[in-house]
Amino acid sequence: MTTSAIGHLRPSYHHGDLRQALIAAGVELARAGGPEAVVLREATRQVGVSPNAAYRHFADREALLAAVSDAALAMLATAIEAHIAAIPRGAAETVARAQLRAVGTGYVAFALDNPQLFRTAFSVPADLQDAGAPSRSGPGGLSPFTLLTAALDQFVASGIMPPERRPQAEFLAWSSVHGFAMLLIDGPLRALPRAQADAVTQRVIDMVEAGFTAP
Amino acid sequence: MTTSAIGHLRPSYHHGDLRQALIAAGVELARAGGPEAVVLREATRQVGVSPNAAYRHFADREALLAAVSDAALAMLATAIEAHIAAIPRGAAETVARAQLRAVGTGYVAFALDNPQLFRTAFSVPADLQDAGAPSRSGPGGLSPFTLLTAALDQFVASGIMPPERRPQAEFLAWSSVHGFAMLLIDGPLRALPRAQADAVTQRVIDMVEAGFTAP
DNA sequence: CGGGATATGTTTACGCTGTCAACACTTGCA
DNA sequence: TGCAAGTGTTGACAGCGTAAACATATCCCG
Repeated sequence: MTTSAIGHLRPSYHHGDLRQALIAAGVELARAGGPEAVVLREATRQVGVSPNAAYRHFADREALLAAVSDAALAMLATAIEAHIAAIPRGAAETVARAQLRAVGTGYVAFALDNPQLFRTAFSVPADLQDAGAPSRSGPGGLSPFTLLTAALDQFVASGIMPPERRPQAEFLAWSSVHGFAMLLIDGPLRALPRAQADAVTQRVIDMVEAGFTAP
Repeated sequence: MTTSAIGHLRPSYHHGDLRQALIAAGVELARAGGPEAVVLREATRQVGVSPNAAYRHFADREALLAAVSDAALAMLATAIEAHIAAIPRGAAETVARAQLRAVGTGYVAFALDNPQLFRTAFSVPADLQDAGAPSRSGPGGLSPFTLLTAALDQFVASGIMPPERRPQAEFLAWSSVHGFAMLLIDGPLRALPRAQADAVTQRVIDMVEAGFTAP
């Protein structure tokens, strides 16, 4: 017999782009339920394929989750890029400050709008060397982390930040904003109204900026 | 027949303090493998009891994990208390600064020394109202969060921090230190040597302190 | 063009997990 | 003394990740 069981589900025996389809399904699962909800069998079910077909494209469940995490990071980068793109032209110094603020604001906004995707994005241990991988980048080709370093480079270039303070500055900034996002979506601040969350976000960024520019 | 299968494993049919025993087993599982490793059947196995005995003390796996998370938070509090206890006597202002620093340093040190326990401690969504619950507290009766608020209160009391800046200050401090700890154990800074990690920790605390005391 | 190598998807099967229902033993209290 | 409540056990089930063997499609080389 020819293509019997799958004939009405799929045009051909082969899927065409199963890898991407599984990632897409995984992203939807993650959006709804976070990293725990990315279950291999459910993803294959939604795509209309047998459970083990996934193993032709991913070593194991962990590998699928990593791909979904990368996709979530790319979405985060896209959200941040949108905030950056909205900055009006102006003096280099003004733009630099606005850019750092856009990174922080966009970061927290994404976390609040997509809490489960955000959790998924950071549910996989990351290495420094591939923190800027294309799979984690937005349309502009930069990952969330790379966008932050770019913003800080502008801080130095425009003279706001003394060069000797630049090394590892991204870690200070990232720590504060990321920690705050975690506090908002999973921690004691879960119930904080959005308006207040946005207000405190600005205070967090103020603190970071002061730490970079202060005497 | 009387106590046949369990006779040689346990003195009596009843365990005595199964709840605490399961939490202790869960803590060891978490220490080795983080929240995912806290598996109900394995905990009961280690305690020498049937899987379903756990359901007399915990509604489900999630409830056991929550109890283990509380225990991990209590250990974190204990570690922080040790750092605070080591502060020499002195002027109120000096002590206040040292106390905030002890909270931050102890927090990060615990995360580096017990990364999986640390992850477990924050793997369960927390509510603000019971952030200071006794089950999450150290010998001194304070939880990590409460220890931080106490340190910040001293900042105001000793006149270092203007009172109008006090509201929600714990969230700024907590964000920075917690985010940095995450970066160190699960993020791009995983490979950073301990000495450098400690150095950057101090910079993080500098930044927070500057944000509180600056003009 | 034809045919074998290779890629991709399926079937079957296994052990492990969380959890439900029904049963058994123990303890404490009326 | 007896019974109700508390605690632990047995047996069962569905769902999960994944390994092994098999089936089909596609690609490339003669």
